[in-house]
Order: sequence, then C-alpha cells, then structure tokens
Amino acid sequence: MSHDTFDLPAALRARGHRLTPQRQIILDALCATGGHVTVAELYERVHADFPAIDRSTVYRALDFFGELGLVCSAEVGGAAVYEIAPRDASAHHHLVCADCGAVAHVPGAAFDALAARLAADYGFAADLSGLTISGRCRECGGGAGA
Amino acid sequence: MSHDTFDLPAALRARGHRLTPQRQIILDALCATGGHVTVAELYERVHADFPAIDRSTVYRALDFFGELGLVCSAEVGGAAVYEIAPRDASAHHHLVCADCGAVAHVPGAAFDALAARLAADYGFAADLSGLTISGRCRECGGGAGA
DNA sequence: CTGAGTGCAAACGCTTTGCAGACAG
DNA sequence: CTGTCTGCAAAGCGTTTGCACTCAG
Repeated sequence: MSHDTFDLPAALRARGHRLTPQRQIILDALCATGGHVTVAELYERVHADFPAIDRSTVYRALDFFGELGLVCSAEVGGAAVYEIAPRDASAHHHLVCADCGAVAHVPGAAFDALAARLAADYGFAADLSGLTISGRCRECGGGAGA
Repeated sequence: MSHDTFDLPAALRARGHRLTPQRQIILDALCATGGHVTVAELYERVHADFPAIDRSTVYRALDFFGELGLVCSAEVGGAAVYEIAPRDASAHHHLVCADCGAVAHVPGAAFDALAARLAADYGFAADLSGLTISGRCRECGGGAGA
C-alpha cells in the first residue's frame, strides 16, 4: 500500500514532467518509512542504497511531490518532516512529543471549531494545514497521568 | 508602559546576573516596537543607534530575557519573532497573515477547548505557548469575505 | 533529439559558539 | 577584584541554487 495506488506516470505526464528512477526511489523510501521523516533521515535511507543520489535531489523530489499532492510536510523543531499524503486528502495535524519525539496525527476535524472561532472572532481565515503542536505524549507524562 | 514597571535590577540580582547597557538598550528597542520583531529588525534598530552592539549580543539578550519571562517568542516563517511578554502572563497565540504579514494575538483561552480535547482523545499534553497559525487576515480576504 | 532532471559544490539565512578582553557589582 | 557579559569572527544547521551533464520521453 502506498503510491502504487496512484497513477504516477499519468500525473507526471499531465504536467510535462518525468518519472525518473531517483523520484521513484525517493518516493519508495518515503513510503517504506510509513510515517514522518526528516529530509536527513530520508536521505540517509536513500543514500544507503543509492549513494549516487544527492541531497539536493531529495529536496527537489520532495518539493515536487508536494506540488503533486503526493507528499505533505510539516515543521518539527526547525526541520521539515515529510510523509505520504493521506488518501482521503483530509487535513491533519501533528502532535510532536517534546520528550521522545514521537509524532501523532490528529484529524483536521478536531480543529474545525477552532478555525470557525478564529474566523468569527478575528476574521482570520486560518490555514491549519501542516500545523504542528508540541507537548508531551501519554508515555512521556502527558494526558491523564502525571 | 513597558519594562519600567518591572524591577529589572532586582530580578537580575536575584539570579546573579548583570544589568548592562546593552541589555537595557535591547529591551528598550523591543519595547519601542510595541509589537513583534524579528531578530534582524531588532538588531537593525539597535545597531542604528549603537553600532557597537553585536548581533550575537541581541540573540543572547533576547534569550536571557526570555528566561526571565520578560520577553516571549514565536516562530513566523522560519524566523523567530520576539515581543514583550504580556503583564498578565496569559498564554497567547499568533495569527500571521500569509499575505500582508500582519500578526494578531489570540488569547490562549480560545485554545483551551482544543487542548482539552487533545488531552482527552490522545493523552497529549499540548504545549500551545508560542503557537503560530498562518492564514489570511480580514483585510487580505480572510474571514467573512471570500 | 530536447529539455526536464540530476549531481556537484558552493552559497544562503538564521542562529550558535569559542575566545580574550571589558566592565558591572 | 571576580566572573558575567561583550564583541569579534567563525562555524553550524537545514536548505537552496547555478552549472554543465545526462537520460526519459
């Protein structure tokens, strides 16, 4: 399960772009992680198998896939993290544990009320996509426990 | 109105720190802006009057005041912005217009419901301090209009 | 063939740091 | 005096960019 469900060549062709092995490799690697990766991590992974692939290519590919809507990004601790965009195209946000670094997803719906409130009270059309919230996860002392 | 209302020397003394002219100048400059400034802007301002003051001193002073709770920071577009911490010590968040760059404040209370929900549903103790949300302000097409 | 994409390497912007000298206390 | 703080300069980090070459179409 992954980008196989997506007609990549067609999407590329439609925009006059090319499907290069590098892009496939990078996308595969991102899928393989199954979660969030920093560019550095993704590069390590890719570079381990294909030493010829450059860091800048990873950046460019990620950026490119982002434009295609295949990949989405967020900011965690000053560095960008990437992940395969969810199929349902629903916005989602990230909870990053300041302690263990774990990243959890929250469906965008949880934020609808907030967005509505910001719009009503401040006339501010919040763009919550890629929003990242830091804190402590359950394991690290958040939530119910101490 | 500003840091005059705060017994700076005493606060410093209590921690074994010093009140240097540089720190006063930097704090004054921050007050003078009355809002959010990037380090670059603040440095410009300070440096215009006191060319001898170094960028690193601005960083260090800001960091220092942050620890004292006099100054708080947020992240806007990859760069840190600083402002005088509100007297009531209430958490507040920032709405940054992606269009005009305007920054608005939102009292932390607006986010309490969200934090509660994250805690209840995910066991995640969200630290919303310094949270920055981007979007479009009323003037730039947000809110009620299109 | 053609030009989108690549690898290389250097530059970028923001921030941090090591150091020796300076000055607040 | 003491040692906190400063200015300088250089490094650090993640990221972006210019260039000539390469390969997908």
